[in-house]
Amino acid sequence: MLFDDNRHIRDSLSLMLVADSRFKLCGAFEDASNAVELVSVLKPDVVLMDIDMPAKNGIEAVGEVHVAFHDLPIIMLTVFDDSDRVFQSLRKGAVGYLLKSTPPEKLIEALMEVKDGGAPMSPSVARKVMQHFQHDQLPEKADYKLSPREKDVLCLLVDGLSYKMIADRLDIGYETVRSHIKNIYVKLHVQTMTEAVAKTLKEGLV
Amino acid sequence: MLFDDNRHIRDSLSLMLVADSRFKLCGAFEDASNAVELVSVLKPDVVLMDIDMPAKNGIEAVGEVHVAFHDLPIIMLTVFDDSDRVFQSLRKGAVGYLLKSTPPEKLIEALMEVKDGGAPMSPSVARKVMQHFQHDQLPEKADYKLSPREKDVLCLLVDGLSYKMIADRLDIGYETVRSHIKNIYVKLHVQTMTEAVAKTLKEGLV
DNA sequence: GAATCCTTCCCCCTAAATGGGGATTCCATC
DNA sequence: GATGGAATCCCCATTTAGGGGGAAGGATTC
Repeated sequence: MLFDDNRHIRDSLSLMLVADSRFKLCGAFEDASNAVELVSVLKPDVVLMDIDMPAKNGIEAVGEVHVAFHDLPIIMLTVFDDSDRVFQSLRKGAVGYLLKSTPPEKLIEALMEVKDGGAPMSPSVARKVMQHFQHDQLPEKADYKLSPREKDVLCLLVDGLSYKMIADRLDIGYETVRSHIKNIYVKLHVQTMTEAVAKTLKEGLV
Repeated sequence: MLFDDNRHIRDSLSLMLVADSRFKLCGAFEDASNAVELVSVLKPDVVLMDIDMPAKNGIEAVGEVHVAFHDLPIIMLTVFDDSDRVFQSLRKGAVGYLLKSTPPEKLIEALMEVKDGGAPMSPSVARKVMQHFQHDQLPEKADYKLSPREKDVLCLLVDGLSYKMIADRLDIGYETVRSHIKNIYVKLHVQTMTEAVAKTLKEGLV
């Protein structure tokens, strides 16, 4: 099944699909307003979805169809490759993201790939997705040079334990915990437990 | 350039690459221990990296090479497609992830794709990556039904402010802040500031 | 008009955290 | 064998946080 408001594109895609015996076209629609009903009636195996359509945005449509038909693979097919639209689409449940510049044979390949549990993406989109992971965790965490013991204490602090509970857990004295925490505060440039916990979690220190 | 401890695979990949005039093989090594030096001397355009190697783990090697040569694309080539190894590799800076079951023509295609700024992935890997995005934001964050004012207070708490500072900032009384925080604690099922901050940050509440 | 929730504020009291000192032992490094 | 860091513990003091209540005005909902 196919959603695209541009008649030319709709027609050429339809042609391509009916020409290939491996596919059967359920329908090609210019409007995703009632995408969910159409899907529930026509029961497609795959959906190709444009983004910029008059009545209803393709990204929203993906969201609605995805919650209703969780296992139905939806591939975005659009001219946009900005990060916002890519990630929004994926979050809403799209399983692939192709640009309209994709050559027909690649598109066919992508449809077969989805059937086999793949997730076709145009190269530039795939690269964006990959880079997302690097920015995700790699932001080189500043090293505050905490000693091993200080890290132990900080971990338990983050878990919400009090000084006393930390002392019990680590089998050391209350005053020792205090010493460690004092040192942690100096090293992290903070003054309170909450600041220490926030800094630790935000920067992924432990 | 190619790292793989299995001689058979090294040889067959090497053969494939030297047979194709579009490629030039810098070297095929069974050990990634000194990957960084090798790269700095041989200056490859792309690296293919196995994961399970005796001396040094391929994932670590990727990390080292990536920090030293930030723009050099590295493709993992391995038998493993478990989420852990996939995501670890990507975080360390790999730009592609192929399984060894990839047919030779697909592998060639992947190498060309990387050259053009793509990010080749085997279908099952791509699907994992996509699903990560859905689990990423969709995990319906438990709604603790905090009132707007309570969210204000919680935000400032997370910023490390004390009751008194929050009162000043919101221009309300100290006891009011206390009331809000008491209510927040009940709603979040916590007893201390640190627990509240940790829960807030871990679950992305504010 | 009663019930409910949000927001605001108050009191009493205890427990916990913080800041300022200082001390000891052990261990590695120079 | 001296220096320095890590880990352990101690005492002083004040501030802050937390648990237990209660109350009043306003908005919304039923």
